[in-house]
Amino acid sequence: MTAHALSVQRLTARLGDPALKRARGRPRKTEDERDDGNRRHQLLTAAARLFREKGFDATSTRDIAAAVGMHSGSPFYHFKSKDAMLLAVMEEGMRSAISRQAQALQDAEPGSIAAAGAAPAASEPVVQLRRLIRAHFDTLLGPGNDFVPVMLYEHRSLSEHQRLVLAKLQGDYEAAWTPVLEALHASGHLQAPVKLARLLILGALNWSVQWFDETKGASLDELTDAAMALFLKES
Amino acid sequence: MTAHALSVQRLTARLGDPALKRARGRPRKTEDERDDGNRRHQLLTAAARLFREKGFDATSTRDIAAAVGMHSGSPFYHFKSKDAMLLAVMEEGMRSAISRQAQALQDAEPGSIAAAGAAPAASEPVVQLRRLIRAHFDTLLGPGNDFVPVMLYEHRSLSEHQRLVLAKLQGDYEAAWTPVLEALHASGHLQAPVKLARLLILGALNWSVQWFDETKGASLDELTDAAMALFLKES
DNA sequence: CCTACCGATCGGTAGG
DNA sequence: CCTACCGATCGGTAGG
Repeated sequence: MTAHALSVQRLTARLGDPALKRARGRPRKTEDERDDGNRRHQLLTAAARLFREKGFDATSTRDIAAAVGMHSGSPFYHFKSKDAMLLAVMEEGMRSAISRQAQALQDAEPGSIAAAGAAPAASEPVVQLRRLIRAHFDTLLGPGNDFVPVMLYEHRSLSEHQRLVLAKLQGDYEAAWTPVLEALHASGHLQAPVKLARLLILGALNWSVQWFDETKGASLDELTDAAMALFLKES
Repeated sequence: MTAHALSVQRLTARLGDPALKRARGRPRKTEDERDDGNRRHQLLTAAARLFREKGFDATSTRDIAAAVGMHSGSPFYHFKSKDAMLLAVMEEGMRSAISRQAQALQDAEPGSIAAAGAAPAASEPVVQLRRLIRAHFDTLLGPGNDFVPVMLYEHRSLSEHQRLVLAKLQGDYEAAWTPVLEALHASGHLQAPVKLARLLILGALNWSVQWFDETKGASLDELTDAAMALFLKES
């Protein structure tokens, strides 16, 4: 079953389905199938999914190659080593996480609600925390978002040097939480020491990767509500 | 360096240090070195440490054998397979976690503090939660407690059948939290829905395995205080 | 619990 | 990006 599916997939990827080709009459190289950067990115996407599902060590480079219709040696045309693929997956994950986070905080900035006079000024950090949490859940649990979970759970497989590369990105990501948590601590919404609170909160969110099932149970909005209710005091 | 250290260790484990033997005049087989159950348990302890440090897939059965001074095939005299070792590590971890948890809750039960009239009756679940959290940190972060962290982070390497075996133990462990959280929810100390609160709280604690460093930073008591302050409302 | 060994798999490479 | 291949390592076993 697997062997047959793979060979069909491989042939399709290499030659294209002849019937479809003739029907559409498209030349072989104009589609993004043959685009170099695109093939590389297909490898990364497949690697992220497999690393997440089976773990880095349990995933062979042959698995990854087969998932995109390549032969066993071909991934090494795009990546120097298996380690380099892992690092690339994690870097892409962190870049998208940071981007999503910045977008979420930017949307929260305009003080239109406060200007309407409905809520106290101190509530703005509350809104910001909600956006941070919601964006984090999106990054971890959103459809096809395998990159950051790989980073969280395959950290051990990195070399010392690779860890340093990622440390800066992780530092940037976590730095965004600190001023929000400090404001909430000052206003009494948050009681625990800010540094430990950040570690515990991120842990609570990160662990959701282990138990969240999109098909049943809570939505990401419900998760966000629960986290806010759990972490924040009322005044 | 490793090769030399290993060969010395192996010889010592197999024959005993001759000088020491003569000095103490003890016969070779009376010490627990030759006890069958003890050798098995030494393997388990070494496996737990290595699985935690390097991961299950990255640890070879040869690594484990060498760590206790055995040769490559010998672990299979004690365990049917590498998988069986992993399951045994996890089962031992869960048994000790459940035992420590029960002890902690038992110590909290006598109502002597409430009987002294100093605190409201509703505070007893607060004490129980503190004991649950503190016991959990002990289980995860206490010296030599590698068994449960392995369970948390190598769950993926288990077969379906092995997961079922562990599911009962995990269920027992988590069940102890529910009545405590329900009482806290009823008294207003906990705002989030109990089921999600339990998942988020356990996640926050479990994640500490990733960042806690016993040599620097907070103590387990400080961690417990921070968690209590983070999760609980004041009334 | 050791000795000696096997089949399978893996990351990676040369050469095209 | 494929073909053909290599050295290394691994889990596990037979036979003592």
